[in-house]
Amino acid sequence: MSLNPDEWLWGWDPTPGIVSVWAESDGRAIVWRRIGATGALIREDDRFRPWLLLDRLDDLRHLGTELAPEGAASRVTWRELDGPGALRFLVSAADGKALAAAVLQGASRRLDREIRHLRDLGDEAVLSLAPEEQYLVASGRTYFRDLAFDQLHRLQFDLETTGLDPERARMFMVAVGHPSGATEVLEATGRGDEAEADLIRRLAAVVAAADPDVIENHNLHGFDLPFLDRRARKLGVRLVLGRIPHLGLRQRAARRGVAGDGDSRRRIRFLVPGRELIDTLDAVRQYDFSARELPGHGLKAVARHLGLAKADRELVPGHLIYQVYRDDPDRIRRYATADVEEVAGLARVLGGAAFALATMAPRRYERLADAGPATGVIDPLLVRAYLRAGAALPAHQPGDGTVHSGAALHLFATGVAHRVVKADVASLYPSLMRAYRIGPARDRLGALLALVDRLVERRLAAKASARAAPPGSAERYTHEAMSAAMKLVVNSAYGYMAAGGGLTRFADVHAANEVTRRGREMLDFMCRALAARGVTLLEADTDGVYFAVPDIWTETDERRVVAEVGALLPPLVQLEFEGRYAAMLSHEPKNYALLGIDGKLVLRGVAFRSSRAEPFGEAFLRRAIGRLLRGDIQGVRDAYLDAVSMLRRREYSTHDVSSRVRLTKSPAAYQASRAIRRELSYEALLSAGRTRWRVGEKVRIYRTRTGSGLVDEQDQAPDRRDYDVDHYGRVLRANFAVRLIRALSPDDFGVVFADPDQPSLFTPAFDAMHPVLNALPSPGVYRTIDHAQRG
DNA sequence: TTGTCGCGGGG
DNA sequence: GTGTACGCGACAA
Repeated sequence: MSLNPDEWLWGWDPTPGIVSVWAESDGRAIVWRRIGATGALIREDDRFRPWLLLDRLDDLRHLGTELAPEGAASRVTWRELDGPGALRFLVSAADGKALAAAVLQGASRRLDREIRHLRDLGDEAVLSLAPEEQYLVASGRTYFRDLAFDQLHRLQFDLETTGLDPERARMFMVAVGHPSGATEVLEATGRGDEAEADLIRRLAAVVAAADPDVIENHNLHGFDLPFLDRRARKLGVRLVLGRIPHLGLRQRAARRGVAGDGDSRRRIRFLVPGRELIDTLDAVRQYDFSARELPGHGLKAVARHLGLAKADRELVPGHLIYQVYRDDPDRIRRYATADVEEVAGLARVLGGAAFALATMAPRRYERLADAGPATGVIDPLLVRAYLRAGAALPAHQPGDGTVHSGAALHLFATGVAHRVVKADVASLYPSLMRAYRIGPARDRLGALLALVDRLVERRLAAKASARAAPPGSAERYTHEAMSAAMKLVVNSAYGYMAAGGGLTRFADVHAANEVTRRGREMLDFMCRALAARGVTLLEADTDGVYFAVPDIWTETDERRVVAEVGALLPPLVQLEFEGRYAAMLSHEPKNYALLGIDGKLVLRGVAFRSSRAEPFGEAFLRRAIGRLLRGDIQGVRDAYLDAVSMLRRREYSTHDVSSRVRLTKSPAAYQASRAIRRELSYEALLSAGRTRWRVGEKVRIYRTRTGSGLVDEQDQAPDRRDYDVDHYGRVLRANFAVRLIRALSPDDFGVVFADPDQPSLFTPAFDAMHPVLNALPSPGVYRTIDHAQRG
């Protein structure tokens, strides 16, 4: 019995160095521990008493004298927990399967229908965790105590295959990154079944010999493991990647998994006993969720972006890999080796947060790496806290129909503003929860707020420790990762309450609405307080405001105003000076361009960035907006005239005018619909002589006078430049120049983007033109975005 | 135009 | 035995 929030956050058992746990429902648990000092691995066989939470004991009464209160030597024992929660009977037995069977037998009798699985009793009647989680919750143990990330033994492997579909394609190469950092390449020695089977056996042998705690790759769960599993089964090879020799790949249900065989609606991921299977794609997604800076989530793009890619990194388009291998195998060996090296780096740079989470939450490391923070981290923490406190848990409860209201979004002005400042509240929602003590109504222990309080405080400490450690040191890295993990959990506390459809145990739409209501109130207050100090409000969204300041202000004045307004906010709510910009083009809500003091131009929102946009148009837009924000209207006109002229003289390459499209129809499907409606993309393929393509493939197409053409990025086909100049002239004006319409008066806009061939009666005085800023009438500026509840 | 749905990745 | 959100593109109405 403990009401100590530190135990809620970290568990209580001090056992160090746990790197993997495998538990069975018969009460056996195997724990692998890494001794930090020596690097030695220890396997310990432990026992635990499998347990369940029930809303009633009725279903076990049929056991008679075999059911008794805790402390008795009965086969099944129970204890009633305190408080009003529905899940109040903690029952346990030496064997979990027998316990579940006894409950099912009783429930079937009571309900007069056959209950086959505990889940059929519903969330409101039973809580049953995976055996490992039962073990961790009951023991108070967690992974990785007193262990640093770099003390883990991590191995990476990456398959090279002849295609993506394991029904037809084969593996011909596996690159392996060893825990030592060394790499090796395994290759099939021929093209047949036996060569591929041998390759799989050699991979398993390499893994067994290296005996890593963790296996990593990019899209490991989405590609490599399912592919390996399918090939091994097709070839009749027993695939053992775990630490228990007779146990092969197992499966677990996972929303973000691949379709399992049999029921294709079932999504699964693979797991193996004794090792944690980590997919760096999960870490990338989690990272980009808050950072929102990655160009894509593919390995190569992310590695380059994070500075992990070597300058001479070998690159080969996916569909050419096997083809290139046959001509130049060394090139593919270098390519695959670079893949595992980058994965190892990526896992280290981005995987630290999940590693840190595993020192807190009672779940396996690999589960914490792919779980969402609300149901995946906070819920297990709360379950452990309640059981530790001896308190009954509330059951999941469907919402009462109350709609969840969202954040505020105000657009105050459109057009061009100079001397722009962005101020925002750090971690607005958790701050409001703490400041106004807003937590789930049914959380009678106040555990969620206690966890948020602890996490915020510990995070400040972790940030300070990180700053104190030498840059680049393992110690600094550990503290930074801990800080990132804590931020993740803190920021999802609000989402946990707002989750609809009975998704989370303590979901509370009223509490969530109170948080957003306070947030809107806070944003309104900040805007008014700033406006009262003489700034021009531009846009405010959720937790931050862009505003322009008078020309005579210095940065000190800007910071002073932000500090003044910040001082008016409640304690724990901190307004931060986030940045200052030379100018801003405000186009629509969430669509704007910022010119940094350093001259860097940032475009945000759908109006300014689209993957379909033709490169020539994007280039024009960047140049024109750069000129515009510097007040150079002549420069905007020049950008337009240059673009028109380059089009007419066909100085843009075919690639410059092409746009990227995704093919959604197979060749057969298009042939079937072609008579009814012709589509540009497929016509481009056909006219280029391509009759075969794959659904989902992305190609670049462009318009010609008579039809369309294909830009083949791989083959470097001749740059034909036979594009339709008039069409792209219209595109330039209608799709790109129009993004500047808010920046100029209608007359000026007409003049700046006038057709160069239409002579005007007078010489336009571009020097006399100025960008405009239009304040929006106040009733129209206010919008509340409703995040509709999903059920 | 507006609403809905599905994707993001891997060879 | 699971569960992000968001921005974007494709498609249907």
